Amino acid sequence: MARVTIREIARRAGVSKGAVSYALNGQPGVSEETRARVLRVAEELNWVPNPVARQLSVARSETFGLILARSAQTLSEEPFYMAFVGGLEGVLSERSYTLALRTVPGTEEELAAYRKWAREKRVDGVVVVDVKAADPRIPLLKELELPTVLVGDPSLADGMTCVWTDSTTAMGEAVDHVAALGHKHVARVAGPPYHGHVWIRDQAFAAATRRTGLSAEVVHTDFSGDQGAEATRRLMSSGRPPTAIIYDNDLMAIAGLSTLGNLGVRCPEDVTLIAWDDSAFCRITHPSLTAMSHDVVGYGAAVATRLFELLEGAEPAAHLYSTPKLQARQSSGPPPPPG
Amino acid sequence: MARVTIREIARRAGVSKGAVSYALNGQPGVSEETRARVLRVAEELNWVPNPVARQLSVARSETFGLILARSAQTLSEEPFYMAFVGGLEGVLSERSYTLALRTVPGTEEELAAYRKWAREKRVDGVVVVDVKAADPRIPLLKELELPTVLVGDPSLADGMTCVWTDSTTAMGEAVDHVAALGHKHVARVAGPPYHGHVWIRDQAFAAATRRTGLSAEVVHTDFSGDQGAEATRRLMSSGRPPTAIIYDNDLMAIAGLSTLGNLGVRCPEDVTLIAWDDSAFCRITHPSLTAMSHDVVGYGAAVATRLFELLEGAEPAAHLYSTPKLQARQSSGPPPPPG
DNA sequence: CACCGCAACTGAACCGGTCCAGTCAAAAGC
DNA sequence: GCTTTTGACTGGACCGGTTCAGTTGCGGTG
Repeated sequence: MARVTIREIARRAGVSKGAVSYALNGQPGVSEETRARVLRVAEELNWVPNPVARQLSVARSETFGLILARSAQTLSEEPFYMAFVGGLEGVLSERSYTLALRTVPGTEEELAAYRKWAREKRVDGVVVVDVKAADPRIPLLKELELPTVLVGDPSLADGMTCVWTDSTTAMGEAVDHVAALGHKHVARVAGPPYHGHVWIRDQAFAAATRRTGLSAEVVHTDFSGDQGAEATRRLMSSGRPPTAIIYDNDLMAIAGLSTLGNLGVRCPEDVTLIAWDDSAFCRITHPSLTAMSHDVVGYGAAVATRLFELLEGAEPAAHLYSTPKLQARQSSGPPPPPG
Repeated sequence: MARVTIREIARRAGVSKGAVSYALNGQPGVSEETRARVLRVAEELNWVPNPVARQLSVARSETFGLILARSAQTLSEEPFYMAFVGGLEGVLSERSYTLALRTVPGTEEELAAYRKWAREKRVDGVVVVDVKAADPRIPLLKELELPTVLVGDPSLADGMTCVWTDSTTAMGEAVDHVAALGHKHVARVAGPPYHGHVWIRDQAFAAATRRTGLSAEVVHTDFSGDQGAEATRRLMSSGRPPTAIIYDNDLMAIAGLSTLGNLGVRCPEDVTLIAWDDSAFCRITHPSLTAMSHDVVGYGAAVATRLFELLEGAEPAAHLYSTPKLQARQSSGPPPPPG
């Protein structure tokens, strides 16, 4: 594998390095004839561009960064992330971009990593997930002038480009579903309240239950299966257990479903469960889980596309990706008859 | 954020660019006094190295590559991958290396991606997962002279460096477990037979059941939840259903467990289930799943470490990472009384 | 026929580091 | 006291592209 450079191509095609560069990049400044010749020589020599050399002159890294501030263990349990990453990557690879993936233990490390990336010019832009209220990453990324797409609600984005799913409408649909089935008392097992989208769903849940006249309660967790199970146990063991539970992710719903067995509570006869995200796990449990469904892979792809647009000069904007739709399965049904 | 280069440092410290480079890299050729001065100036100016420029001269990319030849959807369902990636990344980031992650639809694309990476010098080394028998990636990577760590059994590695877990011993332990519980007829729901580690477990399963005198059967699937459920259904509906099933991953075990409910089969009273990998899902199902447990995050970290060693000149070698240990939970128990 | 404009192309600077071949003065050796 | 060695440092080539300021040749114009 001898390395072949544009200098060699220039020599063989009998033109200068500059002309070769123009020819290969489809830029004006060379005749069609010369361009064809250069391309032929490049082809013959089996030339491929050296991205590092290009990066040095154009000051671009052709890399997008994504930092996940959760442990590898947690990430592996949340089907959302891998699907999202896969969606991102699909779009990046079409343009020969690379995804730089980092996992960090906490926010401090995440901020430090952005600083480092910006200073070293290692990434052309970043994708930020799990946006919180008054998120410290937002001012930092503005200061660093790092092109950014936030994955979260416009109300949290402080004017930065964001891509979001309409949790409010979706939560309305979920609550309408249980109300239509005849439930009177519904609980929500939520993630941590400082997560922006959790807070938004809290609001939406409150509004929707008020609107439909349901009595409602909310338990906050850390999104883990363990806490999802624990929350379910507490809810179902209380004096007046809910007849329907809406979870903030799939993992907690699955954990909750499993817990019911231990408590002697049946699903859906005694309690209706609704998951959120609708990964494959919702289909394979028994009973299968009703879920608020959206295309996470597509979500990742949409985010990547917006980041490219941003680099190409698009103005910051909020983009609605989709509204999760109710996917009714076996875990939802009418409430048990009173008494 | 004005860009500060070593030229600027050189100017201010009153030395040449070359001296600055020596000073900053801890190389001989400058006095301690000068080195200290240069470091102070660099500190003051808040200098950070430009990795792209360094890469261009040293012809290193400081990036490792990982290609996953499965759909984003599948990856999101397999907790193994995200945990493994997290483990890899932890070690890489300690050394300021980047992980380039690609997902491709099939082997052809994977081979093409390695070719591209090698030609463009985009990665310093690669990690190869899901090694198959007579894997076409092995000769290619040898030809490309791309430092490689295979995640798989030495018998598949053809002399390349590999890191493996001892499935054979683990399978023996799993079979011993069901034998000790008194089972006579055990089934294995396996992945696709062309996967190297599936084939090895097939062999180990055959040997262990022969040794313990159990009657055995094997069903091959594509590792998906759907096929895991389908296989379970077929097994349990047959004339002589097994009283224990050992699955090749967690996903199929969970799917299998869920299917039992539909069939009116109880776990563990009627059938014992054993999963493989032991992600968090095994703990949250009901009943919780007995599983062959190993530390996937640590596995990823070990692989990354070996790849660094390889770059530093280590000879190719096979490294045993660990042997999955049985983690007994509620899903395993004695077989139902005969009749 | 002198002049202009333009397409086609050249040569060199540049991106920000690394690293090699020298230079030079002080220390060591004879 | 004169040569040799050594340590500290300089200058510049180099990595492989991009890009810009010029140069050249040619057809068109008044």
